[in-house]
Amino acid sequence: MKKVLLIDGNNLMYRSYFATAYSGSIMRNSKGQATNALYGFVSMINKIIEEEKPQYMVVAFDIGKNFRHEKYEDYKAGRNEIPGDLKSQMPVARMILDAMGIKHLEMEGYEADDIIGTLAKEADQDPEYDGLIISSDHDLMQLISPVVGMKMLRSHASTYYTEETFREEYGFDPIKIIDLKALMGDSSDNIPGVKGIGEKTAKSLIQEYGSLDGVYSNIESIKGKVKEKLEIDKDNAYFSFELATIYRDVPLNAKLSELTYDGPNLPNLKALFQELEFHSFLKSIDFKSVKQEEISYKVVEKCDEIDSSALEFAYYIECNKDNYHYADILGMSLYDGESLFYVPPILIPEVLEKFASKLRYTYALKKNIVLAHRYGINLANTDFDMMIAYYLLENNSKDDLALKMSDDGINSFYYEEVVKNKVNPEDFMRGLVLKAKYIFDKKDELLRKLKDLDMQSLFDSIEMPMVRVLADMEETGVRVNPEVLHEMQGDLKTKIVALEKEIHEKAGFTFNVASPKQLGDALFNKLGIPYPGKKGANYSTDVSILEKLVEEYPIIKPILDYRTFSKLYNTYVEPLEGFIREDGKIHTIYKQTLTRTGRLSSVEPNLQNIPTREEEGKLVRKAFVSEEGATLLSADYSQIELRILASISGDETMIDAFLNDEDIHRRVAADIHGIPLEEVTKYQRSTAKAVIFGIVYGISGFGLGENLNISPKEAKLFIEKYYEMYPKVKEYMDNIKEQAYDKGYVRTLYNRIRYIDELKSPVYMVRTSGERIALNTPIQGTGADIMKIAMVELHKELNRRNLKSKIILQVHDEVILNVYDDEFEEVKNLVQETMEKASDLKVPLKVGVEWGTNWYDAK
DNA sequence: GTTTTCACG
DNA sequence: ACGTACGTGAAAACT
Repeated sequence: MKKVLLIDGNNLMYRSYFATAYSGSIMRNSKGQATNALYGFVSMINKIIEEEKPQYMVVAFDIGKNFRHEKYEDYKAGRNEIPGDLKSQMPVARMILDAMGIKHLEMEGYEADDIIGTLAKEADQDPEYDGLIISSDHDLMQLISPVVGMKMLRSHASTYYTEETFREEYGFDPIKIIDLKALMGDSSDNIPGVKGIGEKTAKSLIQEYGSLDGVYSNIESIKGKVKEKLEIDKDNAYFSFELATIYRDVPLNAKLSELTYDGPNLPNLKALFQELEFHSFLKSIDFKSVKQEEISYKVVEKCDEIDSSALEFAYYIECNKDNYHYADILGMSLYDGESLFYVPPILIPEVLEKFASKLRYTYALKKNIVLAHRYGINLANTDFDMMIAYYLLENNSKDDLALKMSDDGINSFYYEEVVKNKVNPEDFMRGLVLKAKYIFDKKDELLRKLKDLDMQSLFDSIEMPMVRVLADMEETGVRVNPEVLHEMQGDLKTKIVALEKEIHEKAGFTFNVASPKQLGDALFNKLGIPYPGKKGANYSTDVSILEKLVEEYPIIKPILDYRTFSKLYNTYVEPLEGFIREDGKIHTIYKQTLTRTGRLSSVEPNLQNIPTREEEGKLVRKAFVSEEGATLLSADYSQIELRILASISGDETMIDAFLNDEDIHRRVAADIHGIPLEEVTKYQRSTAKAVIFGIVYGISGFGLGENLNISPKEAKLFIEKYYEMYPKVKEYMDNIKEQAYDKGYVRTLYNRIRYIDELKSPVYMVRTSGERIALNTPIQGTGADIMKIAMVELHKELNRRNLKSKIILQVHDEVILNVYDDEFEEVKNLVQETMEKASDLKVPLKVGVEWGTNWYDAK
């Protein structure tokens, strides 16, 4: 088989140009040459080569005008001019192809389609060829034959068509695409077709009558409007047929057999990429030009082939889904510092069992723990998770191991490639053993770095133990009563439908209320409501805008309600049910290496944003229930971030307030207004609360004003007053910013580091954002540290005392446990005590506990 | 794939 | 003169 790729060059360039062009400013190199289309073009070509591994390939381009269509003035007139920024990239595309060793063809007077058609015809005559056309143009499907297939580019995944799969989908032969286009037309190619006949009608006509001629010779048996339309536009149809027909006899000066793909000229390609400033491509060239290291490994067939005298192993386990609770294991690799082993899935349980005590180093331990538990195996001796180590060292990068390896010039495979089936078995095994080897070889360096940066204890005593706590929580899961959700579903649906009707009636016309664009148009154009915000490119329709109108315009209230209810329905009530597994429980995944501050995040589903602020939403929490004979116990830190701020700033006034267990919001209100505590009004207290929030986030007068709906000037006065009353807080703010600029990073109380590159930006806005990050991260991050310390200790103690009760949820400053009745008092006290003792700040930590048989009642 | 909106701490 | 609060995840619309 001789694999031939026939690529529609114009199509690829257009696609990649428009994929990024409407984002405003397009990508350029420092000389101002537009490069956006080229960047996409090169990535697509690279990807195609990697996937298809062709022996022959050619990229066809349009050039000049088209002889065949010249007589039709309309045809030319309707064609849009190529944007200048795209035009300037076309010649460079050809230069890149030359450097990549890829042939390209263009012929004065013919389109790329015609060139591809001519080459496809040549391929058809030799069954040894295996042709593949690559484009997103449906027209080219007419070239599909027993020898030539097509890869139809789509925005997400592309589709492959063979002659057979085409027939299955369309119900006629590929060549009849011409007849189809003759009827339905194609606006992008300026083919008129028959007016009023769309894809559906055209398809069924061709399916029934076989061809355009077939349709017209049976015109009498067609009824009604369709017949009329066909008769009116008969000339247009036959004219369109001609336009849609690809010319397949272009006098090319090259034969298919000459269009071999022999690989790139690296120096030339490098020079081009340097000029274009395609740094990521340059990097991948560098790796390719380094000869791939020969690596030998053993594919294990029997368990005893692995050296049992080895003392310790690095291991890596790959599975086929992000969500390891549902995934299948694809393979495992082992490295003991001497020999590399690939373990196929069938042998994994046995190998895990036999070597569990020696498996010390890995990547993504939590995933591995959950997978190994399927076979009842504990990975109790793994004390190094490279994913965690990297998270602490460079928490500004993604957590794919292959990405880390590529920084060291080692090519493995990306997880995404495995999921999308882009890795062949040999590459998979090779990549997998490389990963185990990398973990083993790199661990000492990472441990040393952690130590040098004073994060050894954070790693060993907080994050690594936390991996096991989280694994246990995820596996335990939360019981959910689907009845509660069902009931809400019916209720909400009725309300939503009624509200939608009401909105349409009040507007006097119908539109999609869920569409911000249509809603903005309806309110501020069609209904003429004056827009209360300052308008940018389009109208915002978020709550803060709508709330400003709700008094004056009766249509607003139902819109706000519609929003609330459909949000509830679409995000919680409906989807949550789908996450309940056979055991009647939901098992989320906590991401431990994602946030920049050290907090966790929760996915599939996110259990950290279940409604609580509004009563309607809070009802969802009734669906989260305790086990039989148990109660849900919720324990949350009271104002932990403020206490941290008081402690690390050392502000005596604030510290005093907490030592006296005062209502801090009331206290701040009294202080900034200079009045006694008893005289603080509700409004003053809530204002103070907003000020405090703002301080923690690094607010501006404007931001606070916006939030409180007061003038920025007034807001600024509040902030100044606050700083006056709490001078050490102000001092802390200034110091931490200075430190951040100086070192390029900030730290939490437990030494977690966050690098803040924003501070190096020349853009004012980015830099000030960096300053706010510098202010907030030590506070938010220390809160996260303390919660982790508490959870690790609590988990340890629950186990030590052989208690059945378990931690099941964490929501940043709150943990929820399922507590069995006979353990209730003990666990309640343990939780509260453990959390309050987790850190020794200059102020006490205060924990509130509440309980009930469901999450709603436990709050 | 990106943007808008909104749920949580 | 600039633009405007920290950290998340998910759904639907838009392009």
